[in-house]
Amino acid sequence: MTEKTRRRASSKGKTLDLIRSAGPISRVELAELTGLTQATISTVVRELLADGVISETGRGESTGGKPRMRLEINPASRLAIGVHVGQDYITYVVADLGGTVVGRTRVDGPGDASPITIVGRMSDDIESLIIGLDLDRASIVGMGLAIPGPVDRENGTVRGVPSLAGWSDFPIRKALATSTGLQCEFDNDATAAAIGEYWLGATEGYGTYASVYMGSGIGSGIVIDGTIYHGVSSNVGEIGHTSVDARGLVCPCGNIGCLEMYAGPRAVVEKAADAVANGTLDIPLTGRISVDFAAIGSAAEKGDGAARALIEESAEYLASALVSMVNLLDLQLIVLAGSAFATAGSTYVQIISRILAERTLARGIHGVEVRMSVNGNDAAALGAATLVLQDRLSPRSLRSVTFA
Amino acid sequence: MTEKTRRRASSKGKTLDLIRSAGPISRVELAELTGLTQATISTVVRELLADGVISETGRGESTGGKPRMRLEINPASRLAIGVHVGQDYITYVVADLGGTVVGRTRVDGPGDASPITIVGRMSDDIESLIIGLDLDRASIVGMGLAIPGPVDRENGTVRGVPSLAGWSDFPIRKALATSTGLQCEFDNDATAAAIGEYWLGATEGYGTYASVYMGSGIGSGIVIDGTIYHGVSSNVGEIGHTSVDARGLVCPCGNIGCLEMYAGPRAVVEKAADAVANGTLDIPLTGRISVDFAAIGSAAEKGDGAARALIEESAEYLASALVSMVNLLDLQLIVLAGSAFATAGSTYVQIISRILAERTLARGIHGVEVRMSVNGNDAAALGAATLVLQDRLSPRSLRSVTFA
DNA sequence: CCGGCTTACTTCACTCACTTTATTAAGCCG
DNA sequence: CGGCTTAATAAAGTGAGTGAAGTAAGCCGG
Repeated sequence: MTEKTRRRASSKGKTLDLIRSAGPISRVELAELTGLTQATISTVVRELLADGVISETGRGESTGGKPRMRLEINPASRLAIGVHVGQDYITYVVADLGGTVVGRTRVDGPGDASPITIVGRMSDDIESLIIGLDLDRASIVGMGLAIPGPVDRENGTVRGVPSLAGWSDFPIRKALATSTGLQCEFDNDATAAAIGEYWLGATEGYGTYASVYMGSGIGSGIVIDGTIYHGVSSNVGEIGHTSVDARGLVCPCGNIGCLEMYAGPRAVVEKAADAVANGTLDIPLTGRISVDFAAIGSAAEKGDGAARALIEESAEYLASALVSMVNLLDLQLIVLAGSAFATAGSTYVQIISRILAERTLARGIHGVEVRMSVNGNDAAALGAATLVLQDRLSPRSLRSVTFA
Repeated sequence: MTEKTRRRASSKGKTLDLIRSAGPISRVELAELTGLTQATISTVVRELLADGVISETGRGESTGGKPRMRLEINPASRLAIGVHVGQDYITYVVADLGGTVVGRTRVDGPGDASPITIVGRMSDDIESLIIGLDLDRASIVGMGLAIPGPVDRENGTVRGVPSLAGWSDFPIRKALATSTGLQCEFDNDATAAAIGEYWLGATEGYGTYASVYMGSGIGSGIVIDGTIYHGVSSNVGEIGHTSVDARGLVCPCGNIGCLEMYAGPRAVVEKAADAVANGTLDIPLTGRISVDFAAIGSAAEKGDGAARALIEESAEYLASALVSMVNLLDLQLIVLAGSAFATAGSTYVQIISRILAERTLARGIHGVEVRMSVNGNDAAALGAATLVLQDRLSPRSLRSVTFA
């Protein structure tokens, strides 16, 4: 990425975004969609062609004159590595420009190991991934890191993530960049998932939407007019700590009636444990939240009434919080991502859709679509990878413009 | 407003904003604050001087070299008329560039009159206001209209505001523009109040914040990085219809446990009526919500225990919804506006501040300021006026940039 | 099969909002 | 008063865009 790439960044990124998402497309159409003139598009496209990120792939039908040249993205021309550090696993993916996962691995989570150890392990894992897949190092534009909790993007540190206790204030971003030799972006996993969704075209047509990421906790990422919203301190989208009962349970976070206490995997598993003790539910519980939650989900999908009741309750609480969020932000699309939706996702989609259609204030004006992430279990890791692609190739959409 | 004004609009608006809010300020300081060069500021300032909206008002101290020229806004150079159509009253204000209210009137609310009648009445009222104050028509840049409920800004219509039943789909904006001969902006009252707060410098230093407007209902306006957030259909900020109890009371809006059912003026007055019936509270109730709510508020401020309990309960519920909002949007400032805060505002500020300090997720990183609007009862009308000032003079900050 | 028509794309001169560099203006201080 | 410092303006340059004219490539009708 030379100086040339950074200049004209906004139009170039916007144009590339369109070529990516609107499939094979001609210069004329690009001009119409971007609002730029054909002349400008002509030069922008020339640069993109020179960069090798797009190519001309034949001509279209003639409509009476010279036929349009079809432009398509060159997926393999740029690669990014995405890493999601979950509670139980660390997931690695290699994604190309088209959002295709070129390779992936999953290893055990960080546990109690020191951040220095983990950084070493991670760069080794990345190194073997690159070698194993025989990737062209020149095409790797960087790596992204997604973390389940608040990040300090300015300083490149994690702070106060319960599952990453020893990481507070460790300069993880810089450490990873040094040890891998790659530029390193990082963000909250829900935010990463939201960007990933955008990048993969699943949000096509919607510039404003939210992702809900349920892993061990519940987070969300908010995209406004194509720009990820970071708030004043990147502590954004904590839908898991919105109150669904002002006089309800006290959450360890200090708030009262937090959604996570009712709808989160831990809450569901705890209720399931009670039900098992009562004999109303028959599922072998292991004590590992993610495993047990998946077991409840699959029992529910198979028709176990008690299990289904638990999932439904969780979905209803989540839906309630989402109605509030939609009423506050006037959203039209919500994308569900994260491992917790892996087994019973469709039930969640169904119930949330229904409740939103019944209860949002603007329901007479527009509905709210609820979709499962197209990225499934890898949403956060893939999102992390797209963080880099987005930053390197369409900077305009990633960083919010700060006023004065 | 010739072509000249529209060009360079963004820098010019930004600069004017700074001159307005940062008081007398020199070109050098403007350059530092905007990030533009001194040369650019020089030309922008020249244009603003030519427009007559600012003037040079003496020189500052020398710091070893040529002393800086102090630039100040020329408040009287531009005026805007703001109208708030509340349930009980229609409020008119004339505001100048400095946010000073040059004149105001308040008349009875629209009641059941047809929108055409109201438009006639309103343009008459505006006309007499202009004549009564002997305003220079050339300096009036337009009028703004604030309405308690969702608006369709694209088509300039109101839709589904309970207190304005007959107004749905009536082209109120166009009608007013024609009958008054003024350009007409309009928006939700909470949003207008939020912009008003920004314009008046009360949010100084905070580009991202929310206003809570409590009149008959509870709404809010959200400003992100200096840009008002409108959502996909301007149905934004409906904090009154966020759920504070997922298994609570059914709201007429169709949602369950809406904040308004617990904390809104109507809810408080109804509880007060019960208390009066029980003999635990002794306040004469009139049946008019706004009057009765004010009476409860002033009783509470005077130390009546039962009244205070009612206000505290309302504040606690509102605070609960605000904790959720802060956790979702990572805000640093919340401004309370609207007639309902007129009597017991300080109690609300106190309770909400305390609860936010105890319960928000990011409380270790940054606190949340809670302030009463500096505009008191006129916040929405004044906000409506600033809608116009903002649009004519700092277009960049008002309209959100749409992506693609 | 050739010229005219249509449509796609490129070239080129210009604009506009800015920047960088240099110059002038205006104060202070020894 | 001349040297120093700082403020403001002037002049030339830059980069992303525009608009208008030119070129390329297909179709179509005689």
